[in-house]
Amino acid sequence: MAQTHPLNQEVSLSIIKTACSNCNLRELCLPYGLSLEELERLDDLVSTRRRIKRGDHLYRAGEVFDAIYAIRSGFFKTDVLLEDGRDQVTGFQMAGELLGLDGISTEHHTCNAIALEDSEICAIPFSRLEGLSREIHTLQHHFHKVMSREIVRDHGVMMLLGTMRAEERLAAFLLNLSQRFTARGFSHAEFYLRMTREEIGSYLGLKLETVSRAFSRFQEEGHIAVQQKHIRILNVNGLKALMNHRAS
Amino acid sequence: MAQTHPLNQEVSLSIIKTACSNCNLRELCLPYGLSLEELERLDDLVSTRRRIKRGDHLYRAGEVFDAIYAIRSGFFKTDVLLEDGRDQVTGFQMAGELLGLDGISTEHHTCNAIALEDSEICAIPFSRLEGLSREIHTLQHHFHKVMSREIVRDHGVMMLLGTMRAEERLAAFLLNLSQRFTARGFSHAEFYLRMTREEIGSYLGLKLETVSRAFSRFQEEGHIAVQQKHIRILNVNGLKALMNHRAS
DNA sequence: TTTTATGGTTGACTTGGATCAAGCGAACGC
DNA sequence: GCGTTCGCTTGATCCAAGTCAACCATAAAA
Repeated sequence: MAQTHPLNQEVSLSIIKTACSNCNLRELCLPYGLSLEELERLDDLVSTRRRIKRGDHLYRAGEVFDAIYAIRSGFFKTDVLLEDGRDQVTGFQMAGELLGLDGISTEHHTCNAIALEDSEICAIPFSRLEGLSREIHTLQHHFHKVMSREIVRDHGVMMLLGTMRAEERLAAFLLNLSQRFTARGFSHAEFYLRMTREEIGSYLGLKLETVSRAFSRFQEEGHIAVQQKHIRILNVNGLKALMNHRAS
Repeated sequence: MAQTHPLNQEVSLSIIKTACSNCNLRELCLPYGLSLEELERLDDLVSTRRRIKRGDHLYRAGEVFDAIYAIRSGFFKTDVLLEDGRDQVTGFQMAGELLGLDGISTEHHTCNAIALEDSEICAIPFSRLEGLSREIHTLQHHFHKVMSREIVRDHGVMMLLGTMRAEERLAAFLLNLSQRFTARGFSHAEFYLRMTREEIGSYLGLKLETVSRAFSRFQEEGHIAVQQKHIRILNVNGLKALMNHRAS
């Protein structure tokens, strides 16, 4: 839909220029709560739009940080590498979510961000964002909320990794995905996974075989229908029950 | 040293008033990088100092958020509760560190902060902090770095919980404590744990028996000397080696 | 001083998920 | 169209950490 018309540079440019002010993700993304006039000022700042092909890096751990990225379309994973070769997926990000917040701390990115499907991102130069948020209170506050939300999300993952068993983790993961797809206007009950079993396992602190077995078991029990990456949730409450089941 | 002189209200007041400008934690805490004049403006904002007794809550999950807290002295833990009764320690905080950042997101605290020893905190009203950081670029930027650092820290914990075995987790934990004590001018090799084995276990996603066994094993192998909560690190490199050992 | 409570250690046994291994199915390049 | 590759599933076995249980140490209460 945001496709370039090679024969008409005018049209193409006007579409490319399309910034926050008429992005349909503005209620999920940074522009949330801004007035029209404020939105236009944010537009000026979000100059760079970039396409990232499936499998390509948006940034790599160690690179200098100078911008955060809003996902306009597509799907990403972030992962951290340990010196000894072990790595862990720290999150999956979809349209409207921000990438790169971890880089502010040291002015270098601390993880890799990799596109799991062809994606489009908006680069937001960080120092300019700080500048603008010194002038626009709403933007400042919303940005703080987004960072804080990331911290809360991480605590949720810590909870998951620290206290839940394999099937609970996977149930929580599916419900979380479902809820985020819903917020973007997609079906809550049917979606395609963009990541492999191994990536899911890495995120959930499990081996891919365990993830696969859990999927099979959920299917046997009628909670979901799995066909490779295509998931249909048949019984949301069943999954929810799985999660809160085992008191320790 | 920051004790009140009951006979001399003048002195006592002047000591109480002692704010960021001559706090010896200012290089670790929010004031980092501020000029003298800026520091004084921050002082105005950090009006409330509070003592929290060991075992008491600084705040509870669900309470309305309106301030973040800087630890002036003492030691805290934060934990999250699941509906089914399971809980997990999400962090241990010491002098100079900030508490409450998770509350910005929803305007309610999402975890409990509990003092593990008698402590003293500075309350920083959040809306006023936002106001001041709109005026003081350095403060704004430093605050963003602190939030980002928290995100990076959480990724580290996720890594630990997702990919490390029990002994690696405990080694990482001890090294992290040691490093933070060092930054505060304490011995890197000898310290008292403020938390129980159960709390360590909760943080590391292990049972208290496993933590206890790992301590014993570290002692047998000559890496540390343990006597209840008193820890002496005898071989830092031994611990570090334990951490990076097992490539998966 | 003894008593009680709380936290820590250690041992015996169990188990959930890892590991190893084989086989299958869909997608892609040739 | 066919082989190759990659990702997924499933089974058999193993082991790290959990569970259960007994006991010890320290500190506070009586």
